Amino acid sequence: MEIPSKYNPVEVEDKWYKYWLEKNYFHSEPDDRDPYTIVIPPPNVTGVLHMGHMLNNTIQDILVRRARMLGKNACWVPGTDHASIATEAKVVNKLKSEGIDKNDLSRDEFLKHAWEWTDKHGGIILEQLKKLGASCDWERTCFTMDEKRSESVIKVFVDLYEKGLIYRGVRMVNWDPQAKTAVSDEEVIHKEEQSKLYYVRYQIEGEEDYVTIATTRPETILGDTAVCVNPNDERFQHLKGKRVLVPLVKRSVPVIMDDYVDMEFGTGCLKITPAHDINDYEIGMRHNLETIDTFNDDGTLSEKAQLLVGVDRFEARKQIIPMLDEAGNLVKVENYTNKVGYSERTDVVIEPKLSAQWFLAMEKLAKPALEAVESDDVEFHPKKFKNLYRHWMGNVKDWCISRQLWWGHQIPVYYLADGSFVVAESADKALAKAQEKTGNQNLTMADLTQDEDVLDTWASSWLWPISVFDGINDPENEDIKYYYPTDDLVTAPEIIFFWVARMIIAGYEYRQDKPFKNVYFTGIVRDKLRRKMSKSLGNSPDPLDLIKQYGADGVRVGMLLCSPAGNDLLFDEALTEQGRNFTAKIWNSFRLVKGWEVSDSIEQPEHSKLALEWFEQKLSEQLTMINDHFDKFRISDALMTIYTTIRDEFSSWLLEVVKPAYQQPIDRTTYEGVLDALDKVLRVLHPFMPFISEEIWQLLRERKDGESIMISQWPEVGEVNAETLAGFEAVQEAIAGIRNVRKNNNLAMKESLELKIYPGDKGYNKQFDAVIKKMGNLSAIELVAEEVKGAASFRVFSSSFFIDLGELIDVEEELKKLEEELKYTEGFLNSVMKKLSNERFVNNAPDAVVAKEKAKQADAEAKLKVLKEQIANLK
RNA sequence: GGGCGGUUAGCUCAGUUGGUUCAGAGCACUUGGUUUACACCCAAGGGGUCGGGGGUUCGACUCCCUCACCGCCCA
Repeated sequence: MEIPSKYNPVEVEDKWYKYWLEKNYFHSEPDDRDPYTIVIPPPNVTGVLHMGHMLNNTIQDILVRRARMLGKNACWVPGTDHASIATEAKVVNKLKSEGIDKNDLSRDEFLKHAWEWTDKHGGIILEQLKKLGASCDWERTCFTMDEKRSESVIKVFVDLYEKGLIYRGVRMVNWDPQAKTAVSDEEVIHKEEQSKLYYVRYQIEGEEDYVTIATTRPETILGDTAVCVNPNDERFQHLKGKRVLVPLVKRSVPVIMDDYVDMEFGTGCLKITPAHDINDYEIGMRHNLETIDTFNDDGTLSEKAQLLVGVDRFEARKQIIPMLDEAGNLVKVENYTNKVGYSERTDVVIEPKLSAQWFLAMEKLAKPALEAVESDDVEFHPKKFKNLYRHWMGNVKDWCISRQLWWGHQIPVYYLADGSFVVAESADKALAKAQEKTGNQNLTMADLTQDEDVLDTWASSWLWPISVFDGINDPENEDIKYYYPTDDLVTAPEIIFFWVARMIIAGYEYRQDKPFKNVYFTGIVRDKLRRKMSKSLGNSPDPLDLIKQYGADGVRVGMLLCSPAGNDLLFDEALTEQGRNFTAKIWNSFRLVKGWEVSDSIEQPEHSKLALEWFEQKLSEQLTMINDHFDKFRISDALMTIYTTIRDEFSSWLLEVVKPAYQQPIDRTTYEGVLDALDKVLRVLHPFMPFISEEIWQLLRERKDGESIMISQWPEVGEVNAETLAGFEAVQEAIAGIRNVRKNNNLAMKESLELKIYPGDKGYNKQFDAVIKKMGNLSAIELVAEEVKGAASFRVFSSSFFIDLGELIDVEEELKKLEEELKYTEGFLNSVMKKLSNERFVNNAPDAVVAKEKAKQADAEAKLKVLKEQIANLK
């Protein structure tokens, strides 16, 4: 069999992904094994694969692949979400570029375009995930607007309405004047900005006197319906019961008193615009103020403003200043830093606006969801996110679920001519309800008008863990009963409220159970300079290019190497390079093994037998650590452990020990032993690097059609003998010692040496002598009864090792080395003795700790003795 | 303004219930190396008063207080 000297990831990865698909290994059906389920955080249909997806899906794939190898029935459900605002914006823009105005289209016509767009672009990201190696059950792919998911959303709306949890209300909402829709609090991003604070004076009605207010938004003056001061403010007592005139429009409004006003801020006097500021709105409610909505939906000034009608709000701000100045109302302008809310989707400034919207009452629903996380029934990794969650859930506000858009699930509310309405899952049912409600059997569909608005996208994705198994429509079906609750959710902390919290809420409301057992929060992918990766900055590499360049395995490793759990990760292409280098390392180890000629006629050398025995235990020890890392969701630590195991323990130690001499064959027993070891190592590696592990595993031994490492078993932890491991560590130190002696004396590896060992007080274990002999290229190992004079030396524990070099040894140099060791050991012993002579330590510390200190004392004393003898010998 | 998290080697981070001279890993760096798998490599090595101060303790990177700085969330 020809094994290429260079590993070619592109070819190999395509080949095996195709093979896995052909064999249908990703697909899951309920059976009598334990399920292991992950639902993908659905990427939205406007998206293309970015580094965040790479990280997120790499982690999911690792978890799923390992679970599969642990014998679980693993099911990873993929899908996408429809992203109401983002998609609608894209479609509107696309139409615009074709000269079509959305306003000229009917709802149905627009939706046709939107579906076309979705069909064309919606699946791109899932196709890209395949390049990464994602082992999703593609047969189960879902979309938040496909038939079953849509039905679920509508059904839930009706149900929540009937439970009295959904209500319609006129509230202050976050209005996006570009998308012309309300958005939720979570979709508003506050940015600090340099702006101006304008001081404007209002004339007191019937007097020549003025009162001065400060505002950052002078254009809203036109909607003012009061001026407010703090009732405790001495300065303004004379204003009580008076009225002032709003500048320019000369409207007479009352002066009111409210504790809300901060006496220290500005002039201590506040203008009140209930229609355009959330706080003003609340004050307005308390004082029964009139509300004057001076803005149109697109952010221009409305007729009600009287002035500047049709002018955009920012332009209006510019224009109103000279107007105020001219009218003698402008007092001064100061620079001011404040926070301004921007729409997450369109990046325009959010306008607080009164509007009629649908809300979901959250308080009652949130309770079980909060408790679930408090009690770790749903466990967050890392734990610190519990605090954040508690804080949000404890102060949860009602959720504005309506959006003034077309793309999405149209709200199943049907209005009658008199403004009353019915809520039903379909138009037919609505009609029946309406007939019943009105007692008028002659009502027809034409008498009903469905609400124009759609539901917030999160109102469909919060059902995701249930709806992908159709558990809303058909709560007793086999899939939902088998796969729910799912096991792990992997997502970004930025959507902890948008999505995670709401899924937990929906889980308890509709399944009386959590949606998942663990939530693993990944970091945010940033560049080396800690900037968030974004298209506009152009600082994000194209993941598919990276895969082409370094291989999917290399990229997966690169992602993980920089992703400590829960911290942001600073992505650097150099890490991907490290990942690729690692694939080369593994490939070369494999080539070495496969390149050996195997002989049945030679005996297994002692050193090979010992090394294989040691490695088996070493691997078990490492595997225990890896399993533990997995249990704690320390995925990058798990990777680092297998990384060093392969590079150091397997390649640098095991292979170097068993490696036959040049052009010599290897004995059959050792060869098979090495293949077994590599087989195990590959299986542990597989979740991290699925492709190269499969390629090598397939070449390692003859495999039948239908065999694959991805459906093989995760290795069992075998017995570990601490003495063997400690013994081998001593061997490694001894070999390092020999290498040092060679290096310091310019002795080539080819020259074989004689090693003499003086066991010292604690004795010497010769179990691994054969290994030392091979690795050190020694002609003999001899135990001696006393120190060897004039030889190069080093110590491992309390034994001394000597290599006689004739006259070559530099006594001064050797003495210096020994003195240093002596000094260190004395210092060490000192610190131990200090503790042991402290009565309070001996009395208070646990016995085990004291015993340990005593053992340290004995070891140090033995070593000191050896060192002193040796120094005496040299002198 | 309120809350949360962080500060450990040049960089990114571990450090599990206080207990080995315990200060660690990876990368980067330095030195040496054409040993017949691999320079996408091997071997060896340097580097940190664990943010400052105080306290508890026989013993503190670890617990408490305080200050400084950074980040995030909410208002």
